[in-house]
Amino acid sequence: MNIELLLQHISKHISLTNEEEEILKSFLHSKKIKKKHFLLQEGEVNKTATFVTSGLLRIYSIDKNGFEHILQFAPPGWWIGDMKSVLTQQPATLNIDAIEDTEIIWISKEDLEKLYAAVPKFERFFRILAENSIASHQQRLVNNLSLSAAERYNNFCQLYPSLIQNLPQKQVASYIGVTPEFLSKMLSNLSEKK
Amino acid sequence: MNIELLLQHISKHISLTNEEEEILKSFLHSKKIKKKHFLLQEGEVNKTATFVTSGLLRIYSIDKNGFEHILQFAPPGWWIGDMKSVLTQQPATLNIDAIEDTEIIWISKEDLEKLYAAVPKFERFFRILAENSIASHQQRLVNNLSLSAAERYNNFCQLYPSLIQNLPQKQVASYIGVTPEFLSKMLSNLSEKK
DNA sequence: AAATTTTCTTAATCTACATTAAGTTCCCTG
DNA sequence: CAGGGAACTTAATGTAGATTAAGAAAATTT
Repeated sequence: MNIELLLQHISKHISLTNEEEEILKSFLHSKKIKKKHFLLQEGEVNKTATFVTSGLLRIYSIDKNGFEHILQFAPPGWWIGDMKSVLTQQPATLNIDAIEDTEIIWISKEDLEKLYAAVPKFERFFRILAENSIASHQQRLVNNLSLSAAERYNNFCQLYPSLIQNLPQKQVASYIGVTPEFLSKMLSNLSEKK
Repeated sequence: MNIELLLQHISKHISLTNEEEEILKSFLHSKKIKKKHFLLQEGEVNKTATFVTSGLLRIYSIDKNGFEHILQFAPPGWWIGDMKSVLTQQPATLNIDAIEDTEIIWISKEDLEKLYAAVPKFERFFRILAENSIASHQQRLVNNLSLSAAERYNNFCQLYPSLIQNLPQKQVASYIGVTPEFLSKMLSNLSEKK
């Protein structure tokens, strides 16, 4: 289990004693997910908090016509989950799968509550994490409501320069909310204009 | 200051001793915002957490063509803020104003940190609050990416039945992401089909 | 209650993006 | 390294929703 990235990430927001670090570790598990395999499927309950240490996950919904809509990518150092399912422990409406071979660290919902009880600092950590996530969601919403497809694409490239290298174009299309055909046309227009 | 609604809201997630309640109260302020007046304008720093006790606020961005895009309404019992500005203490890109005469309870960012130090339970409270907000944002994103305007409208009506009564149609249009003209047309089509 | 502003409606025209349908290139995997 | 499915491209056609423009209705202000 590559716990270094997680500890580093945590230390940006709270500092842990050795003892607290040990308590944390006692609750953690790791798991590998092969490319194209699922971490969570619509209908299952999302019972864990998930932190990516290597590879790449995506979380997406499938609409009534079978089209996928990607809410978020999770490269190393990111958390991912169907928050409604985690909170209510009802079946998820979102899917999480691996775009590349991926390794995660996870903690069960019950153990997370135990961790909060044992080391209340983690309430703070996850509060800060959640607040940052809200800030991103607000920005994403603004972008989706006010920008054109080309502007959303440029924005994505600026925000995730390293992601854009390795991602299949159709995944980017699904994230910014256009069809792969339209994105393809858009990009060829952009490049010939230069 | 009508603090009852706030205490009631807090007690759904954590329970406070009388002493802790007093500490909380010592940090709180109240304020009235008249209809059409601003609580926060683009360019100002969002320095407080805001809880609505009566009336109705909205938070929105203004795009480069001057069009408004509403991210959220805040009726009594809701929190509202430009989270990026709150976290970074940089100028806000969002605006908050009153759709009706409104009364809020607010706490400054500094005092909130003091509150966390004095009563760590509040870290838990705001963590839970933030996590619920993420769940809503994920759902909103899914809706915006996968539903038609008519479906988003119906969804809004189901989610906020009481809001829809009092809101000007153009505000609803701005929230679901269509022009007022299109919403008007859509509604008259819907009603004549029945 | 007149005046002014804001909201809502209707209708014609326009456009960003979707859909459909090929064909092509790129990969994985055997 | 062959072949079979993904991923990407191109192009024709279709459509949800935008834009523009005007007038009507409703709400606010004086």
